[in-house]
Amino acid sequence: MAALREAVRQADAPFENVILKGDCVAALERLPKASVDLVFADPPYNLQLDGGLTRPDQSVVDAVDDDWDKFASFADYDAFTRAWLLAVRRVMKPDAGLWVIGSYHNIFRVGAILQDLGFWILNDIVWRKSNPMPNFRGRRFTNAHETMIWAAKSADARYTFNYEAMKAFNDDVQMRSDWLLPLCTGAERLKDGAGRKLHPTQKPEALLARVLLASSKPGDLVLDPFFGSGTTGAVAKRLGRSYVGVEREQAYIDAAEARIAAVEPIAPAALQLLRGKRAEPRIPFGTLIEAGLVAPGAILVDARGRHRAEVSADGTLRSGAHRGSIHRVGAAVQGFDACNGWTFWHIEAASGAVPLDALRQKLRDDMAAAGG
Amino acid sequence: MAALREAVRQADAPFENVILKGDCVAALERLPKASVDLVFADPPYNLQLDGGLTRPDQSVVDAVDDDWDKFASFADYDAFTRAWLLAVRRVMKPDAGLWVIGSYHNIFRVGAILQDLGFWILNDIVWRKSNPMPNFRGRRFTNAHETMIWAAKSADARYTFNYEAMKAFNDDVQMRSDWLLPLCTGAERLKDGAGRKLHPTQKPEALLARVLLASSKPGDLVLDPFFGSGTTGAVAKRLGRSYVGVEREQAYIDAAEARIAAVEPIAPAALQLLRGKRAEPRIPFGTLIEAGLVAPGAILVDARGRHRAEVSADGTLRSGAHRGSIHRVGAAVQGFDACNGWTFWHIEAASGAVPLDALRQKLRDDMAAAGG
DNA sequence: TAGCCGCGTGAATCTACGG
DNA sequence: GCCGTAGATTCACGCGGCT
Repeated sequence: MAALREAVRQADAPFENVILKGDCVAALERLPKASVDLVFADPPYNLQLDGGLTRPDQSVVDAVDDDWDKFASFADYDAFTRAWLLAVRRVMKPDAGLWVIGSYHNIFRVGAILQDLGFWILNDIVWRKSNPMPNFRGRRFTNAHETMIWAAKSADARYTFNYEAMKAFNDDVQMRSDWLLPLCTGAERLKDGAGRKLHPTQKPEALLARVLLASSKPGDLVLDPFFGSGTTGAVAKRLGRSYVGVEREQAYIDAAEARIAAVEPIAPAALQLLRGKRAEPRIPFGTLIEAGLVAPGAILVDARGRHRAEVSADGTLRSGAHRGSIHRVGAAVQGFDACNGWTFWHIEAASGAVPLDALRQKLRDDMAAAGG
Repeated sequence: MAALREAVRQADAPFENVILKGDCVAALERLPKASVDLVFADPPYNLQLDGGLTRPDQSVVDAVDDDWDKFASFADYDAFTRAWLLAVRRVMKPDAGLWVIGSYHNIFRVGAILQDLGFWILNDIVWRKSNPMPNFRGRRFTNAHETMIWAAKSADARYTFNYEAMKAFNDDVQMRSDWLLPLCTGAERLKDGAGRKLHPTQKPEALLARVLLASSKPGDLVLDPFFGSGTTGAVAKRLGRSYVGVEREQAYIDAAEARIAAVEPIAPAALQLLRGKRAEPRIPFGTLIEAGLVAPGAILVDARGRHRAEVSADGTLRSGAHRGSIHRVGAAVQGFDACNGWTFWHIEAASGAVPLDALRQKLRDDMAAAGG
């Protein structure tokens, strides 16, 4: 019965649940026009890395140095982007949706070209990484997110968005444009024969799951023109969607096929049970200054009034020759190695000295009440 | 009186703490080349609102369903963006930084043009709004963030980044690329005579404060080419920075001037930057020998006692066949390319093994106490 | 067993200065 | 402007080994 159904589907739509080998643009010419319901694309980021990078302990960072991420110029990258977006556009149904993920190296170029080609941006979604790689040289902010653009084929498309499902998924408040998810690590990360990561940029299944649950229906055909290790296919199968992948390297195709074959689709009813977890917001000391609860120049004291420190505008404290965070200065004035500045330092208020921790709790309550 | 004050200010530093009235590009021609340290720009992104398209000059685009007109409109916006970015680029010092804030309507075009003009993106920063406006029609994700691009004028620029201050601000972990901050509401939001909000997109002062604290020094000149209600000027004055604004509408200029006049600057002592080791005066290892803190012939060991080296009178170390600076020999004995000899090597003292870095710090403290 | 600790690692445009 | 060298720099989490 299942075999019969499959045979009918194949005759009807011969490109479901297959991986096409080859260059993205050429391979997409084999697909019929207006045949896919959703596209998820993870194109090369054009990182433009120059030289190696080591951690402070001198270990080497395993960076993306593959040939597929090398472009001679922005113009070359733009031409590449325009070509694959046009090829993808041809096979999209009129109401199909498109997702593209990238970083600041490439996402602005992708977004501008998308708009130039007539795609209609619906949201930009920020994937906030709960465990990003730190900045090892201390010369920039920690690059802790990637950006996804969600677009329809045109401004008047009747795209799919499962609003109610997303709201239920998110504890009955609207799903926001910033998603907190961990990197793909541990057992989920595919390894090669030597135990090294198979693919340098494997995306977490939770990310794809949220994309497919939000913007596709069961039975939809999902295209991934940069299939890689097959995360899109694995999640599509698990969630009762079909997939078409395009990939150039046979090693990735082999790994993806084995991976997808091992996936057990979940019962449709179980889709309802997925829930996102919400982390308690961490509030740094600087936020108290930004919120106006502590003024630059304010004097902090410890509970017994033995130590004093002055608050600087940048969120550091000064006490005599000591300078640094509330924790560092708290430790220094006591001659300790460590100190919890939140409970050690107090600020004068009408009701007496209040620990910083109490102000932080107040801010946390306010933010929770505001839905943050 | 105001005119006199203005004249004096002009003589002293002709373009500090003023608002230039007029079109952004034309007004910037009045500023000298390479004169500003930092730029914060909140350009208009009046595209695609309510299905209608308007050009940057507010003229209405006809026939919004027409693909050609969409192209024309994007092209107009791109030309506008290129023009003001070029004008800004001219007045930036070689090591100046640039911030641009926008949403998915415009930020991709701005980012791509930035790169085309030779700016070097350092981070894209996501402002996560703790209290965003909900999505009323339930057809998209709640648009809960805006994007800021932080860029240097060129790839080899030595831009300002107060890494240590940001880290202390954030409870001693690196500041990430996603910032959670509330919208500008309540008393901070400027109102017009009728109690309506004065400016449609007034940014919160906390956002500007973090930008200026991260990427400028006290006394720096900050340019805002789309001054609006003057948030950049107000925060700059409060944080001991100078500002130049450009604004077309007199109503905004009047409101901004009154607003900035009421700002009380923070005491300079509370503005001192937290200096990291990088900013400390350099002390060669030989100085420790000259000061008698390390004797020629002394034996150095690493923290775990695995490696030993002998100090020569000329400030080099010897360990087996290895000979050279504390850094070279530290790297060689470990088989690494690099090593920080100050933290790697220890010397025996009554209280146990002390890193060379502690001796160096003692020397620095002594020199500071001596007024050196 | 449970818990502690060390180790490995992730899409990264990652130094500054003097000669 | 090139080149050589001093010397500054990391967070979250999973896993395996040891107590």
